Amino acid sequence: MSRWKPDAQGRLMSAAIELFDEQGYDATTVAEIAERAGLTKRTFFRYFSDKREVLFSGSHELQRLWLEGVAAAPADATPLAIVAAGLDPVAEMFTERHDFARIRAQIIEANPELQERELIKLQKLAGAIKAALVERGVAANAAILSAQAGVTVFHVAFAHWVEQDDPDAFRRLMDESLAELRSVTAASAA
Amino acid sequence: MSRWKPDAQGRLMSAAIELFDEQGYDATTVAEIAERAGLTKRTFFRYFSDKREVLFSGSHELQRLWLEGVAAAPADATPLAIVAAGLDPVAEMFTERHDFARIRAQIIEANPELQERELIKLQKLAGAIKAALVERGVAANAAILSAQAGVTVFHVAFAHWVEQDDPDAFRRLMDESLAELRSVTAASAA
DNA sequence: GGAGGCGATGTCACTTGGTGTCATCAAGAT
DNA sequence: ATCTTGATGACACCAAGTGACATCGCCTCC
Repeated sequence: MSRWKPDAQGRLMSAAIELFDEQGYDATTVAEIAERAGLTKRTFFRYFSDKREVLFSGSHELQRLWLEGVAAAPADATPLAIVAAGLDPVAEMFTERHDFARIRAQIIEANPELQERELIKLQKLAGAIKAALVERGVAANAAILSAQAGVTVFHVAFAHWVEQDDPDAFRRLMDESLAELRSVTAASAA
Repeated sequence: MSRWKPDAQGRLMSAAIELFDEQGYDATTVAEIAERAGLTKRTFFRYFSDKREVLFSGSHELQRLWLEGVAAAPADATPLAIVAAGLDPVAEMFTERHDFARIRAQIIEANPELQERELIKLQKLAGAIKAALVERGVAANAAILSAQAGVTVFHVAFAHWVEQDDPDAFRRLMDESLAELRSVTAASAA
């Protein structure tokens, strides 16, 4: 038998979510999280660069999925359509985790520090999508704005999705937000 | 004569910018900033809720100006045009502070914590603009997306503006970003 | 003009996030 | 059997941030 119980990182993540849910983010110390996971504070910081990060390890997966969708977009699609192609795999992944996403969103909503972290993750995501667009030959400025627009659409739809009960609504909500963005930016009167 | 030197907050802000510029954000302690301003750490935290905030007290002014522009927009303008009306007073204000903006931007660019703070300030700004739109009768969803789009345009243009030498270019750069966004979201092929 | 309240600042002790460094010890390699 | 490796613990330490109380010019009121 191994010297330590397996999946230290997973245990830390579970313990953290539980404690944040039970008593709030601020009222929970890293030492408490580590203790519940059967580890020490020092080990927590070996897995997560700071206390916030324990809630955001999934963002890498989100980025991976989105870029996968982007890569699968047809060669002749417009920049925004390429970005929007990333929404398919993303919607699929989240649909299966509605309950978890809601708890997590509730914790984040109650704490500005965590919102900051979420925003910079989205910013990094937009940067990665932009890079993928540039790689496909899209001009830098169009790439930034398309990527940002896509991420904003995702973020708005996500907020709606966690506020209602149907896990399957995510894809539709994203389409609605995208349509709304298109409608709103359609030039008519300046 | 008064018991204390005047403008404690201003002295703290100046000292902070100087020290961040000289030796970096991380390498500067709050105690150092306070000492250079002739105050104590405790007083620093009476003026600023945390170390980052000393760089962001101007964001309230930005929001005020933007909302002023929004209020001045014609009643029949489209949502995005209303948001874009905020760019006028904002461009005017920044144009006179190009040097300061560059130094500050350089400090922020070198530090993820500060980028997080900047992003949440922009998010709050978007929220305020959204509220102003809703006040004018714009539907909630259109309001969120217009406000977010406008703030993104500002952010992208700002990044370009601080990277080049002409202080007067800000208004033009914002118009270009806005045009690019419109072009990119114009539906053609889906 | 003296008494007292007010407000900005200082002092000090304390908690917690985060880090550097070295020790520990099972598992696998040689 | 010994060596090496890698995950963890132990411990000391620094800096951000906070609560509680002290200080003392200035202003007001009688």
